[in-house]
Amino acid sequence: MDMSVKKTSINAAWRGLANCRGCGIRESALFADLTESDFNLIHLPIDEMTVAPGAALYHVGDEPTALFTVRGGLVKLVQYLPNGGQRIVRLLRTGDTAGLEAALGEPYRHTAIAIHPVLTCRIPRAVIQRLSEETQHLHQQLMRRWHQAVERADAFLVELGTGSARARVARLFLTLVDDHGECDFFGREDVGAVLGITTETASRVVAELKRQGLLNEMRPNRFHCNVDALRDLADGP
Amino acid sequence: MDMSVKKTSINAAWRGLANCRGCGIRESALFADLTESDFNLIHLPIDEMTVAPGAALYHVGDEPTALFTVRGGLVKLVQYLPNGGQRIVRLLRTGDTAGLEAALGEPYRHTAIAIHPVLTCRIPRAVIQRLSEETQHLHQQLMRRWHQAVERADAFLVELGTGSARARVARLFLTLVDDHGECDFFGREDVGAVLGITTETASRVVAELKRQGLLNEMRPNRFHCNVDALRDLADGP
DNA sequence: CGTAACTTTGATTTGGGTCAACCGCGGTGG
DNA sequence: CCACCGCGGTTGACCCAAATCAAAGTTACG
Repeated sequence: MDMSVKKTSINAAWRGLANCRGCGIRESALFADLTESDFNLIHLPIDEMTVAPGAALYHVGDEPTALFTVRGGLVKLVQYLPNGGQRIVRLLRTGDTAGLEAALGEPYRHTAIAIHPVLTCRIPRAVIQRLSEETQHLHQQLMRRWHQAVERADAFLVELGTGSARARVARLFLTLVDDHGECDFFGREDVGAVLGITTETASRVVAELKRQGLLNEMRPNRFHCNVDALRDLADGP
Repeated sequence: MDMSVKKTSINAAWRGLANCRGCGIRESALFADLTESDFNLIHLPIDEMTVAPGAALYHVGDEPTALFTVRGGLVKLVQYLPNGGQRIVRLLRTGDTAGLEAALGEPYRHTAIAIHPVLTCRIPRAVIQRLSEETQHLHQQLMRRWHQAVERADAFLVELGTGSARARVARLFLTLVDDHGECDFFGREDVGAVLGITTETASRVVAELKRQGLLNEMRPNRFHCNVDALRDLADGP
């Protein structure tokens, strides 16, 4: 297990104030079904920002001042083990929410780090609390988010923490593919931390799947996947 | 992996209508800080019931008509794998809530089965929805419950899904001990399903810990634990 | 008292961990 | 421009913890 803890400093580029009304991912985002009048209640700035791979949205222990909706890219939530190792407990993608606990004023339970370049909206805690008191809509949405978080956590445990290394890797790919059977992948060390296996095993398995033609690496870490074959692997052995 | 799916029929004894105002676990229960006037909004029955070991509070796929607060005993939430096996994704104890998703009208995501004799309050979905619209208190509580569920899920992944079998078993005992260093334990098959190891390995490890004197079996599945020694095991190898 | 369910133990196999070397590539500085 | 790193990925050799297969205690109970 990797003992080194890379403390990456925050390195986000400010993209300007968000225009939630016109947000491209409105349906899947936190503010999905807010009404026009609801928006008028917001007068704290919601910042839109990009986060480079390796940079953090927030760290465990930071003041929980905001939560983040992921508008694009891939974010890992990591927890550090007493022995210094680390484990990735969830992956967040477009439409997901990071740092929900901030809405309750609870301390961040993870460190959130971008794996792919991330576009995110930073929503101050105060905005959430204000809105969640004023509107049923937002309340519902918040609960749904929480529900989603639990489901994801369980899925992580069951899908990615059970079975052989091959099966786990297969399932990981299946959670990442788009409808064209393609997906962006990431470093073997992170793969290991997600699946609870070593970097070497992760590498070996991915390499072998490539050799067997189940995966086709178009360009570095961009794969075309044989979805059906992966599904067999995922359930079978 | 165990392929057999034991469909246990519901076998709960009705204990009568609950008196929430005088509930012994008010502080830790869902209705913690409801006011007197809040209680007047409830006119659907909250049933208090006991559930025998092996019996289910609810099954995946049941109509999500109620959620359950655990007032005593131990409940396992299990998910079934595509290959027929099963994995326990969480353990619930006094003060915890099972079937939260019912509050959102979402289908149950697990089957909830009593491991030890359980005393529980069954709260109809309608009560939750009614109250959650009317009172801030309950809303807050619900969110906290959800937050708690996520934390538990993550802890399960990190603490019980990482490290050697010995370390996992040690951590499991540590999550179960009371302040006197004692705890009620349960069947090796369930231990395996919690920790992601086989029944045999679970048995071997527990047996060895007994031999080494870290565990002292007072009566069947009632243990006195050497907490410090277990903590060493939990972090170390 | 017999049978079923559960635990423990043994023998054997194996998947994946560990340790170490090597490859390929993008940077960097002489 | 090219030699030198350094980092991420891959591969090999070896070893061990846990899975698997099998059987013998234990306990509970009709």
